[in-house]
Amino acid sequence: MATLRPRQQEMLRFIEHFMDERGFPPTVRDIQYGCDISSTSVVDYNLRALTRAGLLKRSREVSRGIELVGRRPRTTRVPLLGSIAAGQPLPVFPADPATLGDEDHVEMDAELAKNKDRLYALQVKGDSMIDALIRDGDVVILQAQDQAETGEMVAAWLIDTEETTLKRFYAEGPRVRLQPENTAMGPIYADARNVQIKGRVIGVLRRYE
Amino acid sequence: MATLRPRQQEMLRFIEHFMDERGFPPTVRDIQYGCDISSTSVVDYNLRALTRAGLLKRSREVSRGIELVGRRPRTTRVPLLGSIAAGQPLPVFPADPATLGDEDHVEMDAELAKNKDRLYALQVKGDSMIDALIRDGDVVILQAQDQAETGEMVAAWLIDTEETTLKRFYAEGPRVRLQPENTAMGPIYADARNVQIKGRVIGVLRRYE
DNA sequence: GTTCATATCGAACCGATGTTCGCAGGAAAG
DNA sequence: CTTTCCTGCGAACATCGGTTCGATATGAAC
Repeated sequence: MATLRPRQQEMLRFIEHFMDERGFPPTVRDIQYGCDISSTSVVDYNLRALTRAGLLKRSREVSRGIELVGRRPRTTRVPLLGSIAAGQPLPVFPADPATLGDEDHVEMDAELAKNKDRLYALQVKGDSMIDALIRDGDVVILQAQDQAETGEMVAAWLIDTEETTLKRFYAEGPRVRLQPENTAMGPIYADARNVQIKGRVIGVLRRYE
Repeated sequence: MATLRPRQQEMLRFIEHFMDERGFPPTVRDIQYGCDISSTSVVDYNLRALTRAGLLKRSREVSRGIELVGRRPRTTRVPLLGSIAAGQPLPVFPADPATLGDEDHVEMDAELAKNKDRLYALQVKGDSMIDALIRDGDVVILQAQDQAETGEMVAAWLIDTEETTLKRFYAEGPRVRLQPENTAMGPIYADARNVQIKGRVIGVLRRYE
């Protein structure tokens, strides 16, 4: 395979960036303006070259008919808002991400964050979810949402005791069961009106030293 | 929030399916034909409703300017080709996925499989990767590839001893280091020509009883 | 009955967009 | 030198595709 031309590399980077930002592929003219190319035919020419190189697939005669193949997963930044554990208060939610420094973010797989919004991260204190392979010190990635389905792992706010806890969520009629993943611990039962779902766990990060 | 109309649910399912298949969002007319709707204005009408409901974002005046938000992760089927461990043979690769029954597949997050091809799964024997949270009995998802970057977790085939092993890959000049994630075990050193990469680990599954 | 909101339909408008064609400069091969 | 291939350029074409508008139907509220 011939080596990739600089212009083709630039186009590839532009397409990746565009899809991250917008969620759908760019048009030929998007690429043209984004890469300072003087003609759409040049874009088409190099798009063909990239297709031959196997770096993307095209659906001809179709607007935005570009699909990237074999992408390495990239990462995205998620604000780290605090920590969470059974029996300990969670900082006011949502904390303002704008006030956070660089150190208060975590990197995560961009594929997981794709098409998701309002993500945040919390550091886990305690081993109540050890059997779900979530340990003390791990960072969980959550999607902010106020509803949950049965069996999902969620951050739940207990209104009366002002506690936040990381558990699996089970709706059981008028009450909810918050189930730890630790055989040494029993579930928490609470009135449904006393439980506010703060987010659903969509990922876990652990850093090795 | 008002409950979703059947037509809107159908449109949502169509959009999801379309994006899985094609890698980019459908046009208004794609949705029209795909859902047997008589007019594009009806599609537009219901698309606005779905936008109000927060289920998708639209870039107005832009073809295919549809982005799904908050999608529940769906799953995809990956063939389970066998097992892998240090010191034990791997079945001939690739086994023919067509000959496998339903029991020989695993379900995995479709987001992880996005834009990836030639995925397969192997069941792990032994605890050589215990510190990477991969235990005996776990299933690892691999992307078939014959090259790896330093630090990636790979399935490596040692040609002379006819063994396959799951390790982290480190290129060290003329030789390669295959590093287990278990403090009780030491690395394997091998001549680079004697090592053939079979795939890169992109996911791990564990089933709880 | 009237009124209003919801949902659908058909048609048209017009900008967006993929494709194609002729042409040109430059490098490599003859 | 000429020829050939690669790459870039500009313009034009035909269709694609998002949007809008007026009309219709249904049902709930009054």
